[in-house]
Amino acid sequence: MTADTNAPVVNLDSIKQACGTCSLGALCLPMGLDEKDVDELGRIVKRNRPLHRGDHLFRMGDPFHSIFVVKSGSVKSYSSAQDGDEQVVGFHLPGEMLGLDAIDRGMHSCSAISMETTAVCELPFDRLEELSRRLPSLQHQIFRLLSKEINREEEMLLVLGKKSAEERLAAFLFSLSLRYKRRGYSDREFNLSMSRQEIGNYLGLAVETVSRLFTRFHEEGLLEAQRKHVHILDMERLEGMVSACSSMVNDHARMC
Amino acid sequence: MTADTNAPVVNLDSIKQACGTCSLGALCLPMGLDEKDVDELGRIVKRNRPLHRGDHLFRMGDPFHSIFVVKSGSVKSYSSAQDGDEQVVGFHLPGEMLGLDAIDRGMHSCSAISMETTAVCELPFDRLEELSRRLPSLQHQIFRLLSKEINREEEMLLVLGKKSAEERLAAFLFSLSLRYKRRGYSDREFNLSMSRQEIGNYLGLAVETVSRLFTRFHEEGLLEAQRKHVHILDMERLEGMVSACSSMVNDHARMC
DNA sequence: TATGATCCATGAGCTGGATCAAATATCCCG
DNA sequence: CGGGATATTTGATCCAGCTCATGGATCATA
Repeated sequence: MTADTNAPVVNLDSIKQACGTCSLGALCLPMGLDEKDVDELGRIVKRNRPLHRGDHLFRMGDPFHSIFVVKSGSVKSYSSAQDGDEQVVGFHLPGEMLGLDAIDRGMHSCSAISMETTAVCELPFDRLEELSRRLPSLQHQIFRLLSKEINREEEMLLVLGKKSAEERLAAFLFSLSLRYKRRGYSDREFNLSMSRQEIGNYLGLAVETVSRLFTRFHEEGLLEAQRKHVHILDMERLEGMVSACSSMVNDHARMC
Repeated sequence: MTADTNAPVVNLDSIKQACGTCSLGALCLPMGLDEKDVDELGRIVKRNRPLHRGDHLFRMGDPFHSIFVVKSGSVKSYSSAQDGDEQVVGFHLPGEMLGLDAIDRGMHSCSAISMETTAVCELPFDRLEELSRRLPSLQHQIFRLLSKEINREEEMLLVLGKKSAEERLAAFLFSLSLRYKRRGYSDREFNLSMSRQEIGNYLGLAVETVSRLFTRFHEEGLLEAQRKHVHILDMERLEGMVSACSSMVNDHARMC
């Protein structure tokens, strides 16, 4: 779903190609939109220059204009309370969407920061709303998308409310594995784009606990972890540790 | 938002009256819909017979047809993992909505059970979708509604991920207080419709911890609690305990 | 008014994970 | 390449909140 703002006439083939691994592809291509509709959707998408590590995509309180889809790289979204402590709300991998929580108040209720060099698509929400009135299946997809995000967070509530540290990290790694797999990457070997600190924050655990768990998982032959690089050795056992909770198997607001 | 299925012709005044304390009122009346639109919305609403304590509104896995608004009484929604343990996802007071998480998969991903005698409005979602294509402000409101639910759960993530037992219970009570106040009830004195067990489950705490906290809050002069009846004595201090986290101040998917 | 059944309160440990402290390891940038 | 900043690991200790156990309230149904 790439549309250069300097090139109003969009070539359909190039859209399809660019959207191959993108959740927008799942939104617009297989969902009963005809080529004209796809083209229309393609027209409203803005492509921005890539973000570097540490760049903010938006900050809490910023006025809301668009939702975003990660095309490559990864983004962390986090909210901060008055007392200063932060909660990582999610990690967004390629094909995943963010900014949905800003629709309600018309401003972003969390911040989003790039964890590495990252490219995103920007979808101006007013245009998307307008277009979705004319394209019933698009409207339905957006409803589903929002609903999916609610589901994902409900599952996360179960993890934070009920699960042990071990189960949390297992669920987290299994979730990542699944999300990479769905996008055609290896589900057994990948690089974490987030630090132990950020994982701990996300899972409601101290850094030290996360570190110790990685060591223990390693000792138990569950995986090999060198710094950011993770190699899952025993997927069955990992899944077993998770299956207790079906959680976190959903992407961030993926379309299908 | 009452519409007897036996009376297709809806009287506008009676709708307005019935919707006075209902989030749908906030949805359809002040949001730029004219009387005709309000009437149209009124027509699609089904009123069901009241639920008794313990009746399920829907169960996890049930096919999704409608979203619901609590008119009176209260509803608990909870999800259960394979291993049997349950997580209370939310408590729904009059004017609050539930069922939004079912849109995505076309089936309910959590169960909803009445905690007392409860009346609900039922909104068939396909009709709502169709109507919202013709009424832009309705479409926008539904997007906002879904987004608000995402926000509410993000705040809850912060509570479960970062806050102490004391802060969690304080935030919970403050949230209830605020929600009652907004609906014109007393914000200082109300009856809990949920047990200590259910509060504990919701907040990720053991029953005993909840019970001890009530006792401590009582000793500290923060509140009086006799069983289900709660009387908040020092709202400022309660708010102070919460303000660290702005959390849980949002309703379940309230419209405005 | 019994008779369970359920809920709530409270005491006494126990423990999973937090916190504190310190030793590497890795990265970044001049 | 060097040196400071940052991330990770590991060890030692502590404690908030869990678990277990008990007894008292409250409620429902006969």
